[in-house]
Amino acid sequence: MAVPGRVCRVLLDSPLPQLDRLFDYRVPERLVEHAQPGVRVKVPLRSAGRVSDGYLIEFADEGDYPGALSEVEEVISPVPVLTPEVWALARALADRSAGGASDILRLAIPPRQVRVEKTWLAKRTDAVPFAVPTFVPVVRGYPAGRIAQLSRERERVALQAIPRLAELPDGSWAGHWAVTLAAAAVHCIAEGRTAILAVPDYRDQDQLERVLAALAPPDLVSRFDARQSNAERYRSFLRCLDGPRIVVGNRSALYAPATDLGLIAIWDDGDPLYAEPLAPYVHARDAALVRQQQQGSALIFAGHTRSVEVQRLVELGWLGEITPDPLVIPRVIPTAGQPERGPSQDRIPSGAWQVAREALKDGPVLVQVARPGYAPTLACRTCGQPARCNHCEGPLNVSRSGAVPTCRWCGKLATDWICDHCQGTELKQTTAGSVRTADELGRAFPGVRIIVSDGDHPVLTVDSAPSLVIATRGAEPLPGGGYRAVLLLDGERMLVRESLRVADDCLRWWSNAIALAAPGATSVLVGVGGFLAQTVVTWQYARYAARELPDRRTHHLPPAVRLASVTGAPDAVAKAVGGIDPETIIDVLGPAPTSDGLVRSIVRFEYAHGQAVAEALRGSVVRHSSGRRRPPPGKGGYGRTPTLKVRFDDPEIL
DNA sequence: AGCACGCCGACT
DNA sequence: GTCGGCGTGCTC
Repeated sequence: MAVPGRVCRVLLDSPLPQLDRLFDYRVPERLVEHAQPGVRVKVPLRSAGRVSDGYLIEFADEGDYPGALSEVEEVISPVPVLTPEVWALARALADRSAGGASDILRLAIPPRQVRVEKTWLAKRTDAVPFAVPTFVPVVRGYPAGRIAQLSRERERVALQAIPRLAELPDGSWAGHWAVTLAAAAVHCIAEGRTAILAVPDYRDQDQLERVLAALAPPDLVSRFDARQSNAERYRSFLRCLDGPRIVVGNRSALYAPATDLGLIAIWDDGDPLYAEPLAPYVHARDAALVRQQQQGSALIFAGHTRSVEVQRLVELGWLGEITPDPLVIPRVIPTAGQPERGPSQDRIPSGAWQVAREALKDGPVLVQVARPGYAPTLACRTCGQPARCNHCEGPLNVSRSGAVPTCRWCGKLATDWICDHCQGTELKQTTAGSVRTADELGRAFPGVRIIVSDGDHPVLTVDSAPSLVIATRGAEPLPGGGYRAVLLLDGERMLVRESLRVADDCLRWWSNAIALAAPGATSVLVGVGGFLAQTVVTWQYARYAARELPDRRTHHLPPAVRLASVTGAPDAVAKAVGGIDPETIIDVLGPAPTSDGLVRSIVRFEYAHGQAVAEALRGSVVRHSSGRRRPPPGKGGYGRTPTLKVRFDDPEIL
């Protein structure tokens, strides 16, 4: 006789592919009170004494499993940390990427903090309903009511941000995009639903949080970011279980246990920080798309540029478009082909000098450079070959004027350097970094305040007084009132990187810097011409993406097609690739050897066959994982047989 | 991952 | 006859 509620299914918290399914357990009488779907449990596995953590997923009818059931050993905590929505999301994302659901849950559910949980449980008994914001902001610059209706109408849109800064009530400044997204979130929460706002890094997060501080009560906002301690993280997480909130965070915010999700917004989805580095490597954009589909929320991809991925969704009709009305087009002058003769001979054209000199009378001027340091790259003076460390072959660089060249990998000083190619002993500096640019500009503009900001030493804000701000791309300080001019110096050098995405990345770096300019200010894009320069000047990034997409389609490149890379021992990779129905794939690239003695094949396939490819590869991973054994001891080689790794849609692969 | 089951060589 | 090698498979 089935006793309802006495048998439950549990997902084990294990990275082993063969354990990625539900196991049935009996719930003993003593645990009935706290056993409910979503709680963490301890369950025995195979032999008494061995226990595994897991999540109670659901109650089940007895008899689904023919063998004898073990009993749940312990309910770790009565808090149902795995909500049904997040479970559905984890399962779908894992299946889609040939990974395990528990790997996704490790991203979605922070480690338990007993004290935090106790405090939360105690407060919860006398919880007061959230105060819904009474002031609902109006965002100007878009068609009337357009931003307000997004969450109400459950719209899915690609939203073009307004390239301006906005002054906040506390006197600080933020990108207009942050005002737009915060307003959409406030409308959503005013309707009683949760909004998730995702940003790439803490600098964008700070802007969004400052805007929200002006628009919504502070206890309505939950943060998720990489700087949080485990305790803070768990506190934010638990508060999401209380009721509708505005969740602001990095890519992990997409997994927040949102109560009644009404909106997902992603700012600047082309930023590489949205690519999850942990298996199964689910991109935040994909997590957002799957979650939106499951929960029927509104969905916003906002940016100055438009990623080719989003363009694809627009052309499919999956996303609508919202553009500013009236259009705001910053003033940008490209200088490719202009005679370059300024005080710094080859880098800064005279026109740019004049723009900077003029603008410095009014306020801060931004100079964007590609690399930090003084001379980020060095070469042999005799033969011109790039200089490599004599110890480890790492690249050499000079961090400050007059400093001894050092290796970026091993840190050794290159005092008695000898060229590998021609035995030359003299180095020359081939490029200028932010510090050298600052030195040069400091000499050219004596008496002007110089500020250097890069990834290692970021400066977050600058005031509106005149100053020259030299920043590496992505590390530009937020200027009060906006930069009076923006010089984008190293466009040419940024574009030489060997990647399918260079142009997309450059457009993002440039447009995000230009968007920091004051109204009417001039930006100078140095050394870039052609369609890219035209794209920036006309501010028509959707047109760029629309032209890029068919190109990718003809060459079978993402995002027109999907990719799966399979890495492992040659025979295992061959078997896994051979296990995919050839009808479902376009072609296979490789196998090519990787740096660690394994091989990698890349499978290309259409979106429609994603499920078939993922299922086939998942099968191979499971079989490989349960069948592999240690090689004969004593004989060196690897400590163990290499695992078979599958990664879908790696943005850096081509 | 662990751990048990299972089928072939040296031992009391 | 059996003790134990580690190849193979399973974990509710």
